[in-house]
Amino acid sequence: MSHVISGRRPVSAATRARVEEVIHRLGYQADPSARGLRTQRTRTLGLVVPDLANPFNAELAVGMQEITLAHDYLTVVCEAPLGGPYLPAVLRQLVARRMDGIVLGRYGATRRDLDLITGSGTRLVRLGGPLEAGPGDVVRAAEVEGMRDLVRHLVKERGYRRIGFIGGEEGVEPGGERFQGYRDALAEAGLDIPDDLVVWTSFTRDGGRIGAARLLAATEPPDALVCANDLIAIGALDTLRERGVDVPGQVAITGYDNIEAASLVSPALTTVLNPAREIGRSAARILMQRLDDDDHGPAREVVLAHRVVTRESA
Amino acid sequence: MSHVISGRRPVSAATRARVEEVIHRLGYQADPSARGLRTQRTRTLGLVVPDLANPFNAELAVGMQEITLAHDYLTVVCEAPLGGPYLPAVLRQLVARRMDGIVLGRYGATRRDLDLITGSGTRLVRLGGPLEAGPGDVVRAAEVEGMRDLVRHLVKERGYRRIGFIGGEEGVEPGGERFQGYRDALAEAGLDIPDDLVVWTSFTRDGGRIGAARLLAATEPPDALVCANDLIAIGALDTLRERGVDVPGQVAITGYDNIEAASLVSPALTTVLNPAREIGRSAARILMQRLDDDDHGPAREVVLAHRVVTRESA
DNA sequence: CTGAAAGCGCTTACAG
DNA sequence: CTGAAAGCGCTTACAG
Repeated sequence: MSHVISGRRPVSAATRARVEEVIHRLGYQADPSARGLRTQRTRTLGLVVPDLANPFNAELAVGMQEITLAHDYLTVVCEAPLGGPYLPAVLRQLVARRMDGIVLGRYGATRRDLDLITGSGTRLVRLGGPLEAGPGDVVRAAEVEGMRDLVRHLVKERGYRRIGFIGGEEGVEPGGERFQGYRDALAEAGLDIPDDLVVWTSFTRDGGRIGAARLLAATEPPDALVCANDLIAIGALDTLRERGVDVPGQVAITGYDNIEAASLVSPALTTVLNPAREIGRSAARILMQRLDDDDHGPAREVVLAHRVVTRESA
Repeated sequence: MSHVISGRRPVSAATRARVEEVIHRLGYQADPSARGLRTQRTRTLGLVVPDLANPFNAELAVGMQEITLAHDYLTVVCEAPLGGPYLPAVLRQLVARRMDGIVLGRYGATRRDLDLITGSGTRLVRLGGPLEAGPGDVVRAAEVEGMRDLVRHLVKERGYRRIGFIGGEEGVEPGGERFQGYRDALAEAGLDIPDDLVVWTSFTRDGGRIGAARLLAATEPPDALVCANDLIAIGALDTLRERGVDVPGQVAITGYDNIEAASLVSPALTTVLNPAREIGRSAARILMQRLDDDDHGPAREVVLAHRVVTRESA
């Protein structure tokens, strides 16, 4: 029977059909523990994200499941909140569970955390950061290019000239890459990047509220506010609404990520779609290819395209 | 060594300490496949939800993980969208994977689906529906009481009198339970439930838009709109904003669930907190207790308290 | 080409 | 009380 399943030995078509009929009728499925013990493979991938309630991360999980289920692999999703001792503990759990591969969400993981994974033979895909910063493959979106295209749109299609930037925590990615894209687009258009129109706060709604208040106080106020993510943009909208500033009439606002809330607020946010589901799919595909082919070749980096989503706010 | 771990045989304190030191130093963890093969247990629970991007479902997953990780169990989250052949396929996967228990989200699962799970010996917790509707235990929030308290608040604290109701798809739970709570509260206050102020649409933002438009057309329009969930309420807000109706000045609006977006819209929604994380925790606790004690006692139902969240919209 | 046996790493029933 | 052995259900290397 196992030969019919594995296809390792020639079996006549008639026999194959008969065996398959019986397998189907009895609902037979090989016991995964027995199979795992023999093959030293669990056919299971782990995904670790800082916050599952963040729709971006939920979409990563859905994308991975889509691919893994079709290949008879399972995906296990774990949440390990930022700031705290959670990440090493969760990684140890997944390694102890003999995951075949782990996809590590956007984290400031230490080299030690990463080595814990790969040292045990578990395959790794990181969702961000430079390839050379650690072991494993990398899948990420084109953050620099995404922001560059968004700001280009503001300049060329909409004619904005004094464009401010509200960042998250300074130095936390992908904030830096997004700032880079903003700078590139302005430089390209020959526009100034006035120091008093750049502010770093946090990747939250409150950060956006504070940041917008600060930029509106500039001697020559901005006509557009580019925010490092959608939550910041939603907070900036709060501040402008409070002060009776018309969006986009007086000041335009843009976000980044295209989370669900981006279309729920009013005016709906112009933003950049971050292809979370596709990132999850790609990461799963890489891991399964590496596992199925026993591929230990050089690390790979997959960069996924973005897409500017135009709505009412800019 | 296994005796130290299992605690099944007396081992001297000194030996225990020495063994534990070595275990820790080598980072030894029993191979889960070997253990599973021997014990016929995978120490893994499955959670099946219709939509992982829905924060309610994401919170269920986080709550389960919280409990299971602490007990050396793992939780596997699977998405099986409503409407389509996904649910039976996903359940078959989880049963084939020998999950010890499955938590089934709010679904219209057929009796056949449920029997597929319990027939294989897998333990089941359903997140809704009457206990007698199928095998397994049930964990759910107090939906009737939640809506009753919310509407009581509208009547007693806020003085609204003509209170309309926008439901989701008629006959789909938990819509019926929420409608029941609305009726109870009105009856209690001696208020009419005018037929022309009750409308059934769908559990979406669009449903809310359409429902609100219909209720505003009533000969004697409502002074408050009670919506069956937050998305419907957000849609209703859209319609009122479009028509220049002041919320809550002219018409109050309430939601249900307290999803993240409820606090992001403007005015922020008064709603009822649906304790998703606690529901996930309870479901995991029940399953692990049933498994650890080999408990085949009568089915249990756990009902969790709700909480009214007062914001700007009512 | 194909049948029978070994062995993956545990847990636990059994013998001493 | 404790050591040694059986056996969980697979896959695959080996013998015939």
